Amino acid sequence: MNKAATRTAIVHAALAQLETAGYAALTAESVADAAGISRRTFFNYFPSIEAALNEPNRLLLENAVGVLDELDPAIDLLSAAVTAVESLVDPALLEPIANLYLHASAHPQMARMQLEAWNDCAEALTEIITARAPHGTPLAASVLAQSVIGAGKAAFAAWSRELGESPDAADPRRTALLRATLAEAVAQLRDGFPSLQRRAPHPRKA
Amino acid sequence: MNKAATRTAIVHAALAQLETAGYAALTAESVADAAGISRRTFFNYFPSIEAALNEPNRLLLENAVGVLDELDPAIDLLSAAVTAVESLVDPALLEPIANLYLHASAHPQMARMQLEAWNDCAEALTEIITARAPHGTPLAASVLAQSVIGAGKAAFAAWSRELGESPDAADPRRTALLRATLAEAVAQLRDGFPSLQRRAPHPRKA
DNA sequence: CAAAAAATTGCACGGCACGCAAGTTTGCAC
DNA sequence: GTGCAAACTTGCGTGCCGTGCAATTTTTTG
Repeated sequence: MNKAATRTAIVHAALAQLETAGYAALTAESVADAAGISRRTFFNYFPSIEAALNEPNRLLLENAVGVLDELDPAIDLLSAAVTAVESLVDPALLEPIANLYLHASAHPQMARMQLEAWNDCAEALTEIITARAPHGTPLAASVLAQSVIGAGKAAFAAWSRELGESPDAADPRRTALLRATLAEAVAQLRDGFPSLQRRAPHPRKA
Repeated sequence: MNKAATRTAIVHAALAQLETAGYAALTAESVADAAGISRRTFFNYFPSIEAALNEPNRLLLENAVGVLDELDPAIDLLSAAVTAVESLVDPALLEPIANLYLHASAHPQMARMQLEAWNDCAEALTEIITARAPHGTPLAASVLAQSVIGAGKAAFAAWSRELGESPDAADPRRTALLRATLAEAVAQLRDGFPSLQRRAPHPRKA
């Protein structure tokens, strides 16, 4: 009911304040004020500022896993993962996440929250894989899940590396590039590492 | 000089207190007292209790990456990774880490610190891979690094799942099993996922 | 409308993390 | 040894965190 609205109000207030006042200015009290609730109530919704900021991240990953879970179990998992990533079409969703990722490098607490989100996602993925392939060992399922999630993380890292010189936050191509990099990373995993150490059955044609 | 000794004294004090008094009893003051320093000095060495507890973890991962970096660049990376994992021979090093991992599930802060350690390790590994294969893209190097690290994480997860019913902390086979699982996970990655979704050379009929 | 259930709020408390400035130790040259 | 500088430690103060608790307000329901 109204709780969802309050929750998003908190998140928006936090993100807005991050843009205007910077990370250092974020306190539970100021965010709560901006969201129109008391400090104490803030802590009823989130255990920390970082958790509130991380909410978009959490939701997107949850959503991606959900999409993947719905796909036909017959297609192989890595192809399904590519599809799931490509379903993240809405730049409006990806944009705050991209932004936050760039902030995180300077703020360990934030970075750790994001790692936790990825990890939760990996656990969910492990369950899905286990359900799809009851013949495999739990270890194998977990390794595969971690690899897929790892590809996602690698994409963020490569993307922010590539951004480097152009910190133009307003450029809409920025999030487009991120989405492309994500898809490329998972595809890379699916196709092996021809340019690196892995033996590839067929080098893919550019 | 003496700083290293103080540092390890803090870590040992923290680990000891965790065993005797439990996680909830850990405060910066009590740990500092046990280590024979002031509370303020504790924070000169570590930014938090969790960081102190995580130190063995951090060191082992750092060490593993170092070992891998020393190996002959000619052998493929995943085989080298197996070797690096197998070099973690000393149960005395692995034991506190195993212990800590089991504690972490109940303590998000601790779990996040461990994730951060894995992540730092992945970044170091990315650099190594990039140095070894200058032909590959940075993205491919990062994906591969994350996969290797992911295998490590998967091993811990599978190990703790398998442990489940036998929480006998005194059993020395516990850490032996962990080491075996780690090696198995990386080997799994090296050899592909025949039992799961990955295409094998001879595809079985669906 | 009244009772019950759920949500919000203020208060208080112990602890965290760190800046700062005053001690204390250590190393080194003479 | 003496003196001195650099490095390390310590106490103090401060603002904020995260949560238990009980009181209050809001919402739901019969």
